[in-house]
Amino acid sequence: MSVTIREVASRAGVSIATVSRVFNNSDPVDEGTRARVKKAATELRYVPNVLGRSLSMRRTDSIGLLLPDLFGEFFSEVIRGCDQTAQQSNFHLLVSSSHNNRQEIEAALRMMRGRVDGLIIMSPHIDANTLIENLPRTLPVVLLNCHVDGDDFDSINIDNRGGVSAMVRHLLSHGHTRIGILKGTEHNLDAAERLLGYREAVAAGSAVLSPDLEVPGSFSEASGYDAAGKLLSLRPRPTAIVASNDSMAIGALSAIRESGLRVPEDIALVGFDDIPVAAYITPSLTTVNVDIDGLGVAAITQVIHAVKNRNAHTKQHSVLPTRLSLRHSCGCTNQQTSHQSQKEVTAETT
Amino acid sequence: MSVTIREVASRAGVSIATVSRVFNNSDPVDEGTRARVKKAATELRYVPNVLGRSLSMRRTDSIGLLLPDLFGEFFSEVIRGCDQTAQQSNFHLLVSSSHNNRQEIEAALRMMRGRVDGLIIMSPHIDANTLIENLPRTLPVVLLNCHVDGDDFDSINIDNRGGVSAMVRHLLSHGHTRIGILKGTEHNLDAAERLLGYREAVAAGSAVLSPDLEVPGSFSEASGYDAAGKLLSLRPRPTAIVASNDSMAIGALSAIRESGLRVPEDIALVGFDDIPVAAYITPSLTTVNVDIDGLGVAAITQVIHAVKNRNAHTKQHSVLPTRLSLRHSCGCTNQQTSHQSQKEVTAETT
DNA sequence: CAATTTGATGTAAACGTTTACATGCGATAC
DNA sequence: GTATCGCATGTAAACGTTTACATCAAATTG
Repeated sequence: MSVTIREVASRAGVSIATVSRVFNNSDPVDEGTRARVKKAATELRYVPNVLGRSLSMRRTDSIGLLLPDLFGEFFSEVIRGCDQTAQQSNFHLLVSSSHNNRQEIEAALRMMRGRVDGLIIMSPHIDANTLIENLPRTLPVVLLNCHVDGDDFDSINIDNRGGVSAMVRHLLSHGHTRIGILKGTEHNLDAAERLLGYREAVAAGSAVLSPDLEVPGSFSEASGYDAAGKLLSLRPRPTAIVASNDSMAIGALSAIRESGLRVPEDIALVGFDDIPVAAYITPSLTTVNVDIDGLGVAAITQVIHAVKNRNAHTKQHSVLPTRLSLRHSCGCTNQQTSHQSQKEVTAETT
Repeated sequence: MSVTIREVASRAGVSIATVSRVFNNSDPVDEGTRARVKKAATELRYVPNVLGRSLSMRRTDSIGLLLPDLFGEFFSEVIRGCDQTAQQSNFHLLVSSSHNNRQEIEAALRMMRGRVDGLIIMSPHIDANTLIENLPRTLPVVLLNCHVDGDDFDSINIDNRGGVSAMVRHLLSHGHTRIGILKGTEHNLDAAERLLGYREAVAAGSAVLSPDLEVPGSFSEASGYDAAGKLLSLRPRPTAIVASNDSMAIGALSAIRESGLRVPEDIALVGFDDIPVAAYITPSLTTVNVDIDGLGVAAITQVIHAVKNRNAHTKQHSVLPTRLSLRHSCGCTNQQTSHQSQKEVTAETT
């Protein structure tokens, strides 16, 4: 079927070891024979079989990336960040997605086993035990935005809490005291942490803390639309709304407009993520900026480091900072109207 | 390091062949020994090594997906469609992205070689020769939105031309005769085809066909904003704008609003793709709907079919139809205000 | 000039599976 | 009672590499 190292060897009149040496530059080879081997190889269109190679070398030069159900722009960015960084280090990326419960995750873990030298896992449905039971101890793992205790694995988390908290403080500084929140998907770690950040800042700022002001949602435009409707029917009505992500904020904006209210004059609105479209809706959306691409870069860097150290390094837990992108929807007025502006008004959230 | 089939065999007191048989249900095995093997395997936490397995069986049970630079929601959807469909057929997905020139594509092709049983390629930078030269003839390939001649490979294309053409006819039916277009990225196949569809329908409808009405862009919100600005400064001003995708339409909307004009009263605006956010901006965006998820599903289905037929089937070229999502931005008035509406007004584009 | 090093290559044993073939044995058939 | 069958299992050869070790000639060293 496919041409093997043996055929190249016999055509070049050498042993397979020599062919291997030529392709790996692993040992000195006479220039003459090297040329003969190369010639034979190109004539036969020989490409080394990666499986044989990996089996023999006990490494695959690839990194696995386990993701939950993909939606929106977020994961595109994560994948891009990972892939580009991996390529720079001569690693390949093996992505597997759509794992929305423990069983699916376990199946994915097993299938990745043997195929990759390291693993990046982004899944709310994972716990330390599942991992330890399904993976060889020597396999480097970096957890992205997972809630896993212990020091068995590296982890990187987004500063959800700090980001929302800073945003709420910003709203408080505008004079708001009755601030509602559109919550994200239930049992989702990001959603939970953002809610915590909201409560923390609301309480610290002596604003109104009430279950009525916390309405459920699911990170989609549709759920933002619905949830905002509920907040708007409260009396007294909240004067500001925090959406758990930008998509929900966009849905909320649509609902607010239909009810005849204006943003930001009648009600302030803010989001989370800072997806590209946030700057282009009217009014432009004030939101918490996350360096999504940087998340992927950091994860790959860390896992490759672990691979090179044979996973014997001390595990690290890092938190990716966020910053505020202050635009019009919160009522800030010191904004240029042009979207071309290179320097938007931002503020560190820490 | 990792526990192998040999250790399981010796612990269960059988040969490695029997262990293999138990794990593959390939031959009858006595219930007693089967139980002993299973017990030994779980005690040792044995997981078959996929590389050895693939090497021996000459198949990997995985499909490669080659993508260009990822951005926006589009690719998330493609990947999701592919992954879910692949999983249903017990295949795994190996994604590699960020290939923006011929060299990178070739490198990716080589690296996929041996790792996958079939390949889905989505890249404008590919041609039949590159493929034929870098891939074994037996490897099934499905081309997604690529412009490749010949009958060597299966292909699936989006009906860009028909979609835009239908949309322009819709605008003509609203009475518009001076319609501008915001072009997509240069040298991009989708962009070129959409432009063709525009010209075709404009010419057929005896509307104004002029280079001034075709302004360059690059599929991003920012480029839509800029390009729209140029159209708005024309005199006479176009009364309708076709954006080459939804992101550009959103950028354009922002620019139109800043110039003090209203959509759709002063100027109609339409997009392409029908990304989720299109229904939630104000006014809701009339756009060409593409079943992105279905694209992934179709691609995987086709490539798996080819794998099972050892790539000996006759190659197919199919075109994915589009339909119009008629909302407010084009001036249609027969719209419900609620986003919850299950049945939006749609029209087949063919 | 003998001893040692160096360079170029070949041999064969891994790596962890699957599977064609062989073997042995109890049961059925006649 | 022998021939035939089928089941359960073992043996060993693939699959396509890498690499430790061996070999041998030529060059260097003293």
